[in-house]
This record gives sequence, C-alpha cells and structure tokens, in this order.
Amino acid sequence: MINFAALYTQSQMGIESILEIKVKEAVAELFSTELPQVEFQPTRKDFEGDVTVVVFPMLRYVKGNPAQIGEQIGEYLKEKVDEVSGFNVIKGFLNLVIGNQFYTNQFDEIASSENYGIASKLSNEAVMVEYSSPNTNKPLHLGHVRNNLLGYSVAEILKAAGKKVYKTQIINDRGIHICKSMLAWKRFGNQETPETSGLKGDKLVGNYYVAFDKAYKKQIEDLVTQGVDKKMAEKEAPILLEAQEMLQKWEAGDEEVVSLWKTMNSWVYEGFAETYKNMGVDFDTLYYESDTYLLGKDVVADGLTRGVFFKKEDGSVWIDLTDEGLDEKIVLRSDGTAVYMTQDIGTAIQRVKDYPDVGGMVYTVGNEQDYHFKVLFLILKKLGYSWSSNLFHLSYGMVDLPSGKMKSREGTVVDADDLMNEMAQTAGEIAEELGKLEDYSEEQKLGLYHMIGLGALKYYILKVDPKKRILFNPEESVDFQGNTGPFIQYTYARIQSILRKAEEIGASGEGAAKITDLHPKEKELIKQLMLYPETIQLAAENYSPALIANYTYDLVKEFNSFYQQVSILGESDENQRFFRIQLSRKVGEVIESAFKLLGIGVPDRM
RNA sequence: GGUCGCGUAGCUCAGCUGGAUAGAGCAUCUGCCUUCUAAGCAGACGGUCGAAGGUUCGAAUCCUUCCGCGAUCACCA
Repeated sequence: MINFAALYTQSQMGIESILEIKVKEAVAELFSTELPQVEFQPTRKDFEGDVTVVVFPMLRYVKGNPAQIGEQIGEYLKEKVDEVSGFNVIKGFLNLVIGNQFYTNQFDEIASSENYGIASKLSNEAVMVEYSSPNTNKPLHLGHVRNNLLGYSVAEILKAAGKKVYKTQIINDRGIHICKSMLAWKRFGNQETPETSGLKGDKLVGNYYVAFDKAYKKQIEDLVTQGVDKKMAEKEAPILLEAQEMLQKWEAGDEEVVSLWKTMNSWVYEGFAETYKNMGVDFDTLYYESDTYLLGKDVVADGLTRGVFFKKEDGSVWIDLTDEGLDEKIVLRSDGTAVYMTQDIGTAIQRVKDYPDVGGMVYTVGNEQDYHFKVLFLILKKLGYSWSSNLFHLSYGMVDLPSGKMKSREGTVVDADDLMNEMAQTAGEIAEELGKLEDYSEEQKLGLYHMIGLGALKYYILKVDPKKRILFNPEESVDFQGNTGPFIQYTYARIQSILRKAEEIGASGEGAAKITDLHPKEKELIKQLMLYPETIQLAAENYSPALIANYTYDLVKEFNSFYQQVSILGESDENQRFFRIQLSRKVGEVIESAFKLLGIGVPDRM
C-alpha cells in the first residue's frame, strides 16, 4: 500500500505519481492489461481541469475508442481517488479536476518551507564555473556582460540545485595584446595615470590599445605607399615588431617591461573591480594566465610517452582526433612553447589540484570556440582524467550590433559601464515621471534606479536562450514594460506594499486557519508555485537561466491577474484574507529567490 | 568545401524529451485609476512555425534533403 500522505509533500509530481498508479490500476481492472507508463500534461487553460491524462498512447495496449476509454478511466479515478473531484473527456484527452484540498495542502507545505525550492545541502563534489576571463588591454563591453551574467547566473542556479560551486575566471594578463597597450602608452602616454587623467584604469589602458592600432595602421599605410606588399607591411610594421620584442622581453623577465606590465595591469584590475561590483558579479578564486601559460607542457610530455600525442618531424606535438571525426590538433609548438590548448589542459588539471573536490567544470565562453572546447574535452578524456566526462562548454551566441560585430580596436563597442549607467538613467527618468518616490532620499533613489536599470538589462539578456545570438540595437532602448525585469520587480514591490499594509492593520496572515474555497486564480498561483523546484532543477540540467526568467514571468503574470481580480486586504472573511496575504508573501519570496538566481535585485517600492 | 549552431506574428522571444485551436511582450487599436502602486489588468488585430519530403493515430518539436544567416576548420587566443 502506498503512503499517499508522504507523496503529497513531493510537489506537483506527487499527484502525478498517485494518478499513475491509479490509472494503471484502472486499466488493469477495466481492460485486463498492464500499462508500462501513463502520459500526463497540465490541462490547457481553455478546458476545465488541472491534470490531463493522454489516452492515445494507451491505444497500443487497449483496443477501443479513446474517448470511451477516457470516460471509463475517468469514472474509475473519480470513484477511487479522493483528489479527483471531477473529469471530462475531449477527444483522447481525459481532463481531471483536482480538488481544492490538494492545493491548499500543497500551499501549506510551500508556505512552511524556508528557502522553498532551494537545495538546503550542497554536494560534496564541486563544480568550477569559469566566466568573464577578459583580456587586460581594454575595458569590458556588452559581449562580456552577456558572458558575466550567464556565468554568474548558472553558478547560482547550480548552487540552488544542490551543487557546490566555485566561481572562477582566468585573466588573460599577458601576451601581445597587453604589450601593444604598454608600447603605445610608453610612446604617447606622457606618463599619464588614472590619477592624473581621472580616467578609469581599464579605460585608460584601452585607449592606448586603440592608439596602438591607429599608429600600426598608419605605418602599414605608409609602407604600402612606399611600395611594400600589404601582407608584408602588416607583418613588418616597426611598431608591431617592437611590441613583439616587448613580449619577448616580458617572457625573459626584463625588469622594466615587467614593472610597466604590473603597473598597467593593476590599473585595469581596479577598473574591472568597479565594473564587476556595479554588475553584481563575483568570483571565489582567480587564475592569471601569466601563472598558467606555461602549465600543461609536462602533461603533454607525459601524454607523449603514453602515446596519447605524437611528434612530427619538426618537433611539434599533435593529437590525432580523426577517429572522433575531428582533425589533428597541435598541442605544443615546434620550438617547444605552449599554445592556447596546452595552457588550457594545464589549467584544468591545476584547478583540480588546487581544489581536489572539483569533479567537473563549466566554461562560459562564446560559441566561436565550440571547436576548441570539443577538442580540449576530448584530450582530457584521452589523458584519462575521471572528471573529463563532467566538463561543459556553456556556449553562447555573440552579441552583435546592427552594424555587425563589435570591435574594440575600431571603437565600435557598447561599453559595459556606459551601458549600465544609461540603463540606470533611463530607469530614473521613468521613475521621476511616475513620481511615486517623493519621500526617498537622493541616495535611495539612485540605488533604486541602478537596481531597476540593471534588472532591465540583465533580464533582457538572460531571458534569451544562451545559444541564440543577440542583436543589440543601442538606438532602441531596452524595454521597461511587458516581459521585462522591471515588470517583475514592480510586482514584487506591490506585494511588499500589501505586506506592509497588512502589518499595519495587524493582519500578517500568520496562524490562518485552513480555507476550503479557492478562487481559480489562487489555484493557478499555487500550481505555478509548485513548479518552482523542478524549474530550478531543469535550469541546472540545461545550464539555462532563461528557464528561470520565463518561469518568473509566468508566475508574475498570474499574480498580477489575481491582484486585479481578487481583493486581498479588502476581503471580509478573515481566513480568506489571511490566506491571500500568505499567498502573496510566498509569491514575493519566490520572485526574490528566482531573481537572485539571475543576479537581479528586487525593490520594496518603485 | 567539411563540421557545428540558428531560422516561429511587423519587431524581440517562449514552446522543441512528439499531443488538443502554436503562446507572450513590443508596436497598432478598444476598454479599466474617488477601491490593496496603471512600470498594471482585460480585450482586438496579427502565423504557409525557412522550404520540400519522410516516420507517426498525431510533427513547430524526430529523420532526410535543400535554402538563408552565423561561427569554425592557425605552430592566434
């Protein structure tokens, strides 16, 4: 005998597992056949009912008219299952009406659980989520924003689903790109610093990256007019050669170069820190390419002796992945230096050494690197690392402008700081127009505008499936109405307003007696609340914040409809009123919780 | 050219482990603020789900081919 009471506590699945057993029982009794499984779906809004049993798949086992079969099973369920209070059959769909008591019981469970939907215990095995990983020669732009929001949110979602998580990034602090900025600064900078210029450090360094490119292009042009072949000119422009020389000096540990490198990077880090803080993202641990770029060479040497890799005549080391449908891929240059792949192999292994509980990793990197990660994961698998089967490339589509790709060198980028400021400013303009915050201090207002502006931006980016590319048109501002972050924040603020008023009139809703009547909107809201835990799981399995965003939107739409149709504080029946207050409170909590997973804050007023 | 991804309303997107008449938002139009915040609610308009075949009782969803867009195929990262 099944303990139904225990099943009740397991969210939406509870009723379905009961029904599954009972439907099978019905079919066995009525048609003397055993059914391997039963297919359920939520009943469509246009029909009466809560849960629908799809009869069609049963026709393989039970011969007959689907409508009649549905009818017979419906009768049986109504008779034998307390929760089933009614049914109707339309074509091959058996729509079951589930009684109010089931939902009020569910709500009691939800209302009494702290951090509803969020895993209370974390796994022993951890997953490391890498995101951001910028170059240190220029400021962060919209592309980084998508990366940061995705990585941060996925990390939070994994935690909520019960995974221990380390957030990390690998900072690309060395290489030709930073040397270009350094060289240009030396040449044109007049010792300018963030202090003397009043510029944010990353912006200052970025300016010199652009300055380098300008000078470089000019030199190419001059060489071409002197009759030099364009390709040759691109390779031999003096300023580029000088940058390359600088990189060599850096690798050799040249004191002056290293000192300048440290100084300029520190400016950039200060700038980044400010941007991250503004964006509301953080990291548990940092890796720097200057520490890791030599890693991996030993692993390659070891793999060579074990036959995972092979050496070509010129001394370069490769892996043959043709049996996997891929190509040969280089893992060590002929001069023995590391390539990107070498470094990534080494860094992955280093991370597990540093954090022995890491059993998997998520790399938040654009889809232009799909091939690279496919190869990286295969190599780690061939090297025999147990965790190699738990590697995931969180690949996302590029953020393009109407004019095409963003290019830092050409200045066609949407700067992250500017964008966030503009969003906050727009939020402020709308709020001023509405004028609901007269008694807020200037500081409070600015904080709120930032929260709303960022909420709009984050939601706008996160609600889209990561795989899809985003076309961002700076001319058309991000919406603040409809399916947007502010819409959801607004609903939250309304709920808080109700709760404040409830408190004032001494109706916190605590200790309410059980109600038996449910308004259809209340029932829908409870159903929607019941979906939250499985939504988190689904979002974690799919590494998709978009699922959380869509869920929250549906919940909020449902609440607004309820709010419009049903009086909460004005309800005369005390139990009914208390229940509605509790329901509103819980919806607010779930909005807050879900938005936290997206890295979006919620306001008490707006 | 090979490989991978995407293609759904004028625009931005859901739906994709197959199920009922394909859903939202924006835009356009119509109602609703002396009642819990109108950044809201209710409604109208709007679709050959890129195209064609196939599998199935049933396809936006799965398979094949084609078209369009993007990415990638470096001793760059």
